[in-house]
Amino acid sequence: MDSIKPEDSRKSRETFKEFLTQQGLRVTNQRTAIFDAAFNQEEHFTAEDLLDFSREIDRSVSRATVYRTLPILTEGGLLKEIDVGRDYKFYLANRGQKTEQAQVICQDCEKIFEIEAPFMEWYARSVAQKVGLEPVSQRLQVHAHCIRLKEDGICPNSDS
Amino acid sequence: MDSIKPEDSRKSRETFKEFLTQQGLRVTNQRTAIFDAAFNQEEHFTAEDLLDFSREIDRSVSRATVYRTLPILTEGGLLKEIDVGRDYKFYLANRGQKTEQAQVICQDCEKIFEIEAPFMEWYARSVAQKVGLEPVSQRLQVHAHCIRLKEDGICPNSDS
DNA sequence: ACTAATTTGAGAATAAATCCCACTTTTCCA
DNA sequence: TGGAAAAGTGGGATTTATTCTCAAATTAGT
Repeated sequence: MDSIKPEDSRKSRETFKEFLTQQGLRVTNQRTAIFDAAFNQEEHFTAEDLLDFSREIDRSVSRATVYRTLPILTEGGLLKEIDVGRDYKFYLANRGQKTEQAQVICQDCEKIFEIEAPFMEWYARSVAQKVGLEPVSQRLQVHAHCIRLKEDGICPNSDS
Repeated sequence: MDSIKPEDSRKSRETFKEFLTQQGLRVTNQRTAIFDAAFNQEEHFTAEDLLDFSREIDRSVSRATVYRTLPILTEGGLLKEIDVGRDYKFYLANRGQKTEQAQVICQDCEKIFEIEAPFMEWYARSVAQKVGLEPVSQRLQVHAHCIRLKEDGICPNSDS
């Protein structure tokens, strides 16, 4: 439903170009295509997904470049990297949400929800302080079952 | 310092054998060696570590069997599996601690601390309920820096 | 002990991610 | 603007943790 409006995507593409030059990196067609592809997605995606999406924009994008660009984007805070313990990672466009978000993973439909988790930073700090450490980042993952699945035999989150 | 006492290890080995038969699995030398090796460790270890430790007990243990036994142990709740986003997993003998523990990972010395995290289950539930999900398990990871490193240039956790 | 079913070891296979290197593109300043 | 130096790229080989395969060995119940 909430598709990204052209103005928005144009603006964020500018932000990306500024970001690259600021980092002393060059603006290339491939990097722009990868960035655009990533920010076209509303949901989580894998590196392989991103390769496909990027190629729809620029046929020449290679797997190597996707894997080279991903750490640039995640370390720059433009993309969120999510590891739910599978043998590949998920990524999500960071559209400036709060940093205090937890991942709730539905074990019935495999969907990942990004849910606000108030005071998570404060809570993580209180835990880390017990061993004299200063948090840099924290992540809370909740593996869960759908309540309605038990009752109705249907997971309302799964692809209907 | 706190080495495991013979009585303890004997008792837990019995528990393990009961566990296996209860699951309809056979008690083999290899599985026993792997179990003992795991419960000799006070700290986190990798699958490869466990292969080495197991071979010190029973030379014949193979990598395949270690990898086959690990899911039996983790799914049975005897071992805790920890994924801190590297390309291999860590494991830890579950000696019946509280389930409410967070992993605090020191980014200076790479050490992983298992720290009590009160009310984590309650907190995870409150987050999951926002999307109508019922938590099965939750994990909180805090990536952190050592406070004393900044001040003294020394990470007191690192191998001195 | 005997037999059927389970388990094992060794090495091949898998798959995500990384590396290599000749070739292309970008940048920038003369 | 042009042209060289630096940075970036594609494609395929490589790496590495983990999984698979299958013949041989071991276990558990008779």
